[in-house]
Amino acid sequence: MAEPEQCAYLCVHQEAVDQVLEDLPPDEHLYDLAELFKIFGDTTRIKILYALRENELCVCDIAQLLSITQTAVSHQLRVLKTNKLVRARKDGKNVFYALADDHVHKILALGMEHIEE
Amino acid sequence: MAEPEQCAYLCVHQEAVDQVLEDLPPDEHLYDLAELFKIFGDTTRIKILYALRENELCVCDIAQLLSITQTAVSHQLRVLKTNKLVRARKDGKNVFYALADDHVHKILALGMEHIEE
DNA sequence: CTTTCATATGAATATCTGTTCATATATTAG
DNA sequence: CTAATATATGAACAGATATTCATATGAAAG
Repeated sequence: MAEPEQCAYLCVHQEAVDQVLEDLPPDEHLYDLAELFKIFGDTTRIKILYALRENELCVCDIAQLLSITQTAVSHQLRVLKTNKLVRARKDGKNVFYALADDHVHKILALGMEHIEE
Repeated sequence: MAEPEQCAYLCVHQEAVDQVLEDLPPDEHLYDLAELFKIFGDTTRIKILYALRENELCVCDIAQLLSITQTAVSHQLRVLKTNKLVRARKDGKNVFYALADDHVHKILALGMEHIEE
């Protein structure tokens, strides 16, 4: 009701729009949510996450397993770690990576469910 | 065991790698999964999906609600529809969009859960 | 049929992002 | 210390993608 009809949207169903506006999470949350899914939205990162589903693996395990360069793996692990989807454990010259928490498992599983329908 | 050590990966933990290889979904599935998350990985699309959580809305409802142009909304709805995340219902000059199925709700909710932890 | 409104589409642009290459850091062995 | 191995990082390039602008389609009203 605070919105004058000064815009070009003449067909707006105001009641429906107003109701959505009430329940819509703050922009910042929606932005963060998109950022989260963006991390899952890359084939290399998905492969890495899937590889880490059961065991922790070191960087070159992942590189060999997925037939991608160590550098590419390192870059993507950094993204995954920054976004708290994996955690790192250092052991001598090796750094072992594992999924950060159960949310990651769940999101992967739910996504796969949707794919396979 | 079929893998000779001809590559540069000297530190590989072969048992762990072999085990992961057994359980790893086919490349095509992993690719599709990444594609799915890619759709969720955009602020505009996330906002649209969230707007459609409760009610169906027509294109210009969404445009006004989110303060983005009709064209941008249309382009993104096309992406969402192509990937079966929303469905469309035509009513006269209007086209009303709604979430395609419950998977979409679930994926949004799970993602939000992770964000808010 | 012509006009108006709602939506869709195509092309162009600007931004973002993933990989590669070269190199740096760090740890262990000799 | 020096050499070798494992990982990380920075810069540059190439490919992808979201928005904008102009315009097309399609439906209802007059």
